[in-house]
Amino acid sequence: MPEMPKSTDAQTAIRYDDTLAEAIEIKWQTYWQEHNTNKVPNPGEPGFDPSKPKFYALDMFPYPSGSGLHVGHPEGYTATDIISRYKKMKGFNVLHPMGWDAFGLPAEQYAIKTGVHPEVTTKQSISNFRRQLIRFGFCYDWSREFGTIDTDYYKWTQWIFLQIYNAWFDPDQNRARPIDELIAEFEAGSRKVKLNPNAVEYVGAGDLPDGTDAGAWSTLDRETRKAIVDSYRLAYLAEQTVNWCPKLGTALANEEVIDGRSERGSYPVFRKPLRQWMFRITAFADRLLEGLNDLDWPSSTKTQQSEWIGRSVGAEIDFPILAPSGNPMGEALRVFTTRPDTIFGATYMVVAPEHPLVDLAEDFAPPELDIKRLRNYVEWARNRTDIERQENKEKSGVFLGLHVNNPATGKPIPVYTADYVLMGYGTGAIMAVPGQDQRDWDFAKAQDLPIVRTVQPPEDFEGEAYTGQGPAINSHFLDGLDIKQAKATMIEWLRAHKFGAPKVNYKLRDWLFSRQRYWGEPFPIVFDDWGNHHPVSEDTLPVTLPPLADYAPEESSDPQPLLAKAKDWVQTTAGEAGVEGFDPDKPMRRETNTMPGWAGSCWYYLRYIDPKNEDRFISKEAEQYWLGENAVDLYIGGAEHAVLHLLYARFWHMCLHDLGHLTSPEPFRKLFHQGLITSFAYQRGDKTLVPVDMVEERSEGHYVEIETGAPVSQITAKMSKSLKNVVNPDDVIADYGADTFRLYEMYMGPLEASKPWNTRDIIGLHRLLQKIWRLCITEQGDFITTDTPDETTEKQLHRLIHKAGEDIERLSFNTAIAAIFEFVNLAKKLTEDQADRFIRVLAPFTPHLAEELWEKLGRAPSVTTQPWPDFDESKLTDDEIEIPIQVMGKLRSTIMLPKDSDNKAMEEAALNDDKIVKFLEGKTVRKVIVVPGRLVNIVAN
RNA sequence: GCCGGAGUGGCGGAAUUGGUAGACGCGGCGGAUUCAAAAUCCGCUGUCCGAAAGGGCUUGGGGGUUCGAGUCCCCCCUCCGGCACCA
Repeated sequence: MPEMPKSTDAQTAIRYDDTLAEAIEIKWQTYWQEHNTNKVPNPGEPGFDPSKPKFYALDMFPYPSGSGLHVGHPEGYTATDIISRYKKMKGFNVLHPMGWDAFGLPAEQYAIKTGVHPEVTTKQSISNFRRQLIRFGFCYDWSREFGTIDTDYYKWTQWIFLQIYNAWFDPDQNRARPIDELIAEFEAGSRKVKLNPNAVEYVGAGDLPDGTDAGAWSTLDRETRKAIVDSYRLAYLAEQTVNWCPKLGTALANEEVIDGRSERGSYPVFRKPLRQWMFRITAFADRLLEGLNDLDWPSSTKTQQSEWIGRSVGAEIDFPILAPSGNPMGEALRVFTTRPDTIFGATYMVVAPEHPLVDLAEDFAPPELDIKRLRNYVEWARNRTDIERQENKEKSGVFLGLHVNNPATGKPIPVYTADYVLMGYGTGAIMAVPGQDQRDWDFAKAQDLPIVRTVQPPEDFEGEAYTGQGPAINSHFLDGLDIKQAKATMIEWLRAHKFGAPKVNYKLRDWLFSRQRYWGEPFPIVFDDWGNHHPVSEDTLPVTLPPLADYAPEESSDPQPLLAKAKDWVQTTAGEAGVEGFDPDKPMRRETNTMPGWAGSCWYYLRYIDPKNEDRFISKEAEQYWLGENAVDLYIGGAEHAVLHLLYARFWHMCLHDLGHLTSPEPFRKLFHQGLITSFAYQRGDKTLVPVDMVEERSEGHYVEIETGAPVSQITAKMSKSLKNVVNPDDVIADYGADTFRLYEMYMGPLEASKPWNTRDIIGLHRLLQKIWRLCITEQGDFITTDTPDETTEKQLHRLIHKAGEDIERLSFNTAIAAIFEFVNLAKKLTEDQADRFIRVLAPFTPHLAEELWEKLGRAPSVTTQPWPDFDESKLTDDEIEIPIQVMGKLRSTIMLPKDSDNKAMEEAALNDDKIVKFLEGKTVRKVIVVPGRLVNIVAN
């Protein structure tokens, strides 16, 4: 880092350098804090102006890690800061808050190693993060700050859990409703009393609930009623095969498992049955999918969410199971297919190794079946980890010894089990159509099973399974129909013959919400002696997290949640927990699982609106003003949350909306992802990487490894300790100041693009601030203005005001800053009035420097409360403009013309231009194209 | 494998609707200033041919549409991101 000259050097000249920048920045940060400049009142509070429209600009709040801010954090934060300051100047009441996503594994893992309570390390990290964010000059309303670990915050997280627990999804109204309304309908007899037919926790348990009428409510005992009601709750407890991560000591949601490994830490994940809290998010699959249409979100994020939800339309079809005698047994094997039109080509069936039919098959096995081989296969397949499945997709499987009847052909076909069929999707069974499905083709080849094509491939088709369009063949009454017609016809036939019905399936699974960790929100749930769960009453919230003596998980194949160690805390009574219908002294046990980190981040954007409210999660009045129809107007954060946080938060929001707590149907109106900040790295010829301090630049663009002198190539890579290319924001601020840092990150390139950090480039932005300083301030430190306005400067200022405003609106900060450069390069001296407007343009970008100049100009602080300057449309263009003249699309000359010249004048001027006359010698002009105000193109040969 | 996004000087990038490609910044070269240096200011800086005037080429590669293509269409290559036995 080159040493910057200090303003305290021999000369007393006051120049903009790191020392002055720091002095100015600390001065104004202190001023803002002391004068509550960034505090935004709520409706009804003093100073609130209800006539102004609102703008809610939200950052993804950080997880406060021990290592402090990364340079990636201030990228998005600076963007929202500029927008927030600009919108405020444009007359909006701007809500721009910040807080802490503070529950989570790293603090707990640190606690296991060191014995320091996670709360201690987390609060230290929060202090450090807060210090850093304040040092950047971000205009957060710090009076709204909170952390997800605060008891008066997670009290309401628990309250929301109870709201969802006490709700059910009504498919007729396509919305969540209070569970009391369901019970009332049962009591009144207006709704059939039966288990929830969509309760996935009962599917596959061999007890398909649909249609099973339980009889009148009044005739049912307490246990049956509870079982029925619980099957509808949007939060439910179920024994499920979950993603168990032994290394993290907890179960994980599907969304947290990537390629069979944990999203955090990348540890192997195994499948294990556990009794866990689940959210019935699948009930909202269609709402979550359709809601995306109206949102101003990046299309890639919408695509990711909709692919995660994975809606597919098809049919469920029953294949009657045949007894060894060949006669139907009365039971059917139900499959889901998106291609009912291909059923005539279904030459065999496959069920997942976990499918109940596998156990049944052993009972009915014909003597010739090798039971041992079947058992071995099922055992092997069931224990295969997801990682192993990823690595080896060879088609293997065994015959179950059973046959079913293909209802379309009327012929028996064999049933296999194979691990390429997943128990977790559809019914865990498929009809295999090798002619139209490559996986089935591969399996059929491996097992020597017949293949029948039911769609005519084109003549030149050389592949195996054919999945394209074409007329149906070998399919009796479907022959000749295209796929769409054939599907519709087949579904009608199946329906008429009671073999099947249309069905929509989703890849989305219910959301596993229990974690066996310590550092998370406790559930507001207790259990009685019989293991029934009961919600604690609202007035006993929060259920506070007890201290623990040690945090190490106990090694066990039957994992116990860590909170079970807090024995005194676990033991409570019905009276203490507020559970009705029991003797107050009746002992109850608290739920010892905790909520995942997502719980706190699911609704933090709501709490900012009314963070100190002790009576409600947020007040109705604040909700209606700050959220209204659009909720968050702009949400900026990383793309890594495309299907985790952003899906979960939408789900909670929809529940709260349906239950009447929120007006807006969706939480985040506009979403924007800032790009990753990468770093340069150097690569040898063999593609190995060299740490940056081992490389030097010999000449422009040519780099060598210092030790060997071997050339290396510059590439971009993620910042990492091993490459020694991690940048600490504190260091950059110390060297240049926060205003320079802010400008640099915004000038690097488009906000959404991934782009490399290049320390060498920062100086350019620092020089810009020095130029601005010199433009306005003398070496004695006084503001210098001129009384004679320069017309070119005036015009350029109008263009700057116009372009900067427009570019901020479309989040194109790099071009807005380029416009500031152009203005400063052109302006020699400003009048007081020009300086006034120019400083206001600077204010969102470099708030500290703008405040200082504003004060030196003799204006009363703060410039942040000033309106954005106006511009004059007529000053945006010159009277005379340069018009390019092309011949055959190639530039041959340019001419100056009055800006409103008509086509004829332009054509004439072009054809009379000396260069053009010369160029056209010996050629015939065929046509002249004139674009008014843009160019002239002459077609000639 | 499938689905997105991208590829522009030595580097980061600009070109908002098909209309002067390379704005702006970094770096580089030259000059002014200085005892000297830093800082600052001025000029030049895609590439090839040419002494110059001027001209050719140029937005990953190839083809096309158009008076005109970085931008639209088709094929291919490379990189990044996501999904991945979902029937």
